[in-house]
Amino acid sequence: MPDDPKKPDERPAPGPPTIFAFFNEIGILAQLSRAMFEERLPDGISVAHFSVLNHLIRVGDGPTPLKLAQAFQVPKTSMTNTLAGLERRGLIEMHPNPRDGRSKQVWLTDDGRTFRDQAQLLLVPDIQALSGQLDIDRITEMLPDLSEIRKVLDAYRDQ
Amino acid sequence: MPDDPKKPDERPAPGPPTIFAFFNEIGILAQLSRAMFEERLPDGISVAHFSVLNHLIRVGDGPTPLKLAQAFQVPKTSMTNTLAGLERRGLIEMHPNPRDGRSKQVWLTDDGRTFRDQAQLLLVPDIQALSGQLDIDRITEMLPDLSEIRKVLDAYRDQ
DNA sequence: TGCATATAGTTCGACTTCGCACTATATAGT
DNA sequence: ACTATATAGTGCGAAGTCGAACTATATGCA
Repeated sequence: MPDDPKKPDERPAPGPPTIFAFFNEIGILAQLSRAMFEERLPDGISVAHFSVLNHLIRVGDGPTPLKLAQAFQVPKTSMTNTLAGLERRGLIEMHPNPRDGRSKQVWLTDDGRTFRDQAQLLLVPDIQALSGQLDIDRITEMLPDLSEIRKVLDAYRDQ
Repeated sequence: MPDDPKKPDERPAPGPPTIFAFFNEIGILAQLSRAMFEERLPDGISVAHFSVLNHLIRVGDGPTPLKLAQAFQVPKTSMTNTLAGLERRGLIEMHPNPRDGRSKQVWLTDDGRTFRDQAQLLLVPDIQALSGQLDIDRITEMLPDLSEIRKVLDAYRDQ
């Protein structure tokens, strides 16, 4: 608890209010970015859907639903719902896991691959427009800090 | 919606991917912090509810629902719903705006004030635990940048 | 082996979010 | 004043979120 060597004029209780303010800002940013992306994505495709498709391409096919839930830090029931939507649209397939009768494995379909590629194109204009207005260097700097905070929060919760 | 950002340095990939990664991290953080807070808040009180109570105390009573919706960057129908919940619990009151027959004004009740104070106490242990693990200085540094990004996003959308 | 316990996934239900369409009121242009 | 348009708020409905309880399978331990 080091004293702030700055202006002694006001004592805004450095810690807690800052943390509140921080998470408040985070919440609003998540809100705005989600709305922006979903406005561009095809009807009925949420950021959750799109993110899972991306993850499957980046990280590779075949994870279990639980693995996905952990990767995205959402409850497994939420992931069940997201995957059901993707499967209903034929963008993924789920097969029983040959190594564990309790679990399944998630695979992209060919439709899923092409769908994801096309969806990503729809986001390019927004991303480019934003690139011009945002300080990319600053964002690059913040990224490790943010993921550090994420890890702290993740470790902090019980389940 | 993130992938593990892995090791510190690994071909940072310039503009767009950074922006994607940034919003991914933001999304997860919002997710985790919301879950953490709502676990502690009294039953049936969401972060949205709590935030509105806080806002009314910080900024002062009497804003219109639309002002609140803009302050939190949510659609006005969402704010209608949040306010309805608070009013149902007797934590706020809504009166017609004498200056504009179309709108209303939102006021905290005494119950709302004491409720908010007590709810805040429930969060103190979490906040304190986090204070010990987070780099408050870093967070303080990031805050202005985050709100800058928020403004860019806000200006970017049409409506 | 047999049984207690843990784990993967789903179903169900309560709740939230938010776009669309609607009503009521205000304001601007003529 | 009159009409067109803009604005504040709400009702409704589709979709998403997620905790609790459930089923099916796996694993640890005696």
